[in-house]
Amino acid sequence: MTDNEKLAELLFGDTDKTVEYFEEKYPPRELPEGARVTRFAPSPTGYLHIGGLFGALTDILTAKASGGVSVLRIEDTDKKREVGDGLEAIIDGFRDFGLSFDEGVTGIKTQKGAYGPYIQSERLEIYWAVAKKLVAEGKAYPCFCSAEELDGIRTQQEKEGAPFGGYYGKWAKCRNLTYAQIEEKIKNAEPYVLRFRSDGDGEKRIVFDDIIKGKMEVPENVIDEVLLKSNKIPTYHFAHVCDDHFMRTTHVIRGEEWLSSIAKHIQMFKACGFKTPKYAHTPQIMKIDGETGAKRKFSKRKDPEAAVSYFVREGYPKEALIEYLMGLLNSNFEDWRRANASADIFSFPFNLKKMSASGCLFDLVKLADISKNAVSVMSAQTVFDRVYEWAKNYDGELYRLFSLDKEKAVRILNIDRENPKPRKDIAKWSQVKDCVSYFYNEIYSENYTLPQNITADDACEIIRAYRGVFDVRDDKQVWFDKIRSICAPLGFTANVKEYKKTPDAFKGHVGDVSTVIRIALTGRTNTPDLHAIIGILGADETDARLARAELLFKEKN
RNA sequence: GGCCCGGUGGUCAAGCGGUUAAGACACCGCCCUUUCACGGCGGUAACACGAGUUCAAUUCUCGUCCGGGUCACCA
Repeated sequence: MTDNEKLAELLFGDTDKTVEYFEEKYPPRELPEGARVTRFAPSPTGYLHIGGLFGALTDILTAKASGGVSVLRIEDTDKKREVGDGLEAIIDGFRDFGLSFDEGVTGIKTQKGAYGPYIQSERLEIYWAVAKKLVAEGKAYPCFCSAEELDGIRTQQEKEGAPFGGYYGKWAKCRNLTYAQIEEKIKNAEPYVLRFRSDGDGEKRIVFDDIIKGKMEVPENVIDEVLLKSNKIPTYHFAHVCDDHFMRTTHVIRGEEWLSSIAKHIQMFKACGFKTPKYAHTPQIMKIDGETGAKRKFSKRKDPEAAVSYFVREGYPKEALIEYLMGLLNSNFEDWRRANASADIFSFPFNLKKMSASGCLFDLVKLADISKNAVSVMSAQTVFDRVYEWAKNYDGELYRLFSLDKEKAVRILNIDRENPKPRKDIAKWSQVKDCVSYFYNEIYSENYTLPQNITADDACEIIRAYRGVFDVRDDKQVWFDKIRSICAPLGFTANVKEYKKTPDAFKGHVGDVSTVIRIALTGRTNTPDLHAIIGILGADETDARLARAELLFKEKN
């Protein structure tokens, strides 16, 4: 038995399972040629981030497009940063946006798949088996340096102007401890971490291909990275290598903040005797800082819209956010969508290589546009159902109003909706209350502000004339003919073209007359079809509002 | 600071040696229209800068500048 083997026994005497055991337990997957196995691996440190949704979508799309498998794994190796309901936030986030993985964590307490468990804290025996092997082969060693000592090394390195900081070379004090020395410290129960014994050469460079960034070249890693912390829980680096090997991940898709540790990871895969997966480092989604105007990455603290729950709360239809993200992922998605209006997004031929290498700004205006289009093709009943469900959680008043008369709500939402070219005025559910407010006296706020070109006197006369002819039973044609009929006597024209030809000859045209009636009835200049509105308001309410408007316009005079 | 990534209109982006440098959103204008919308058409606006390589550079190389990331017993 070599010293290294003895050391492995000393450190991992009670881990009986071997790497071979796990190789057998998690055999290579039997998948068709070209199938990709991807994984999304968040840590439960709070809420699901917009970048997380972006990454998860990439994973799922990549797997689906290749007939592969997507996995949801939870990286909970840092108990300090962990938040109580962190896992819930992740699960809820994916549920809210209709995303699901083929394998892995499926709920707070549920998992599925043959390569589990999918929560790192439940995979300890795997990491230990690999660690034990590494120690036996002399590729890992215990380090007893305290946090203070490590700090000291760091300041010393700065003072000496070392090319880079870290645990390596002459600073790696524990690297060459003898078995006897180690045994002594272990006997004294001195705390230690397990370090990787790097064989990297800082002068040499390692070349590799990133699917998104392309060919890259970085210096080899020389640092003896921590594999297991003093509590025997693995660091991200080590867990990544073990998990993605035994889960048989073929494509590691992750944020570009990982690019800087890529040399380390490739090196570890080799040392463990595992095949290195393909890597794709995705660009980051950023935003413009409202105060400084600077481009920067989303901040959990400063940007509420960094959390996907923000979009749920605002009532953006889930498909709108997904569609927006799809466009960011592959810019040809928009063309594809135009050609395949109702196709499932997962039938989109997603291509990792088409992803942009540079970061992008999140554009709420564009999202709103996509959202309006999505809502415009929904049926009134669907819109109602979605708004109602949303209001139940986020707008008690609207929920109550809708509950009073659901049919009325659907009728309201249906105005102008069945046209071949429906109006596009709703981007998110939180706007609906304002859109329908004038149908409900409890929340209707009157506003009799007239456009510049119409005097209160004219407005008063228009309303008086209109009241004279108004009949709620009129069909749309008759209704509009009546509006036209009151134009001329008041100095307006029913013919828009005529007005444009000789604007000085009239006070305005039928559009202006309609605007006054619209203001009288709804308090705004922009609403869906007025005739339909009157139909829902009913004769009594319409007449009451007209009477009140006439009075107020008269007072204004 | 070292290392790494990136830099095409306001935003997202095609193009990757020779193009009138696509498209989408936003903005502006016009048209359509029986109101409001929808829609249609058109417009403003870009290859960060400087050297090189080349007959030719937005595309290749180098430098500069700018933006981002990373240098933990965090992921």
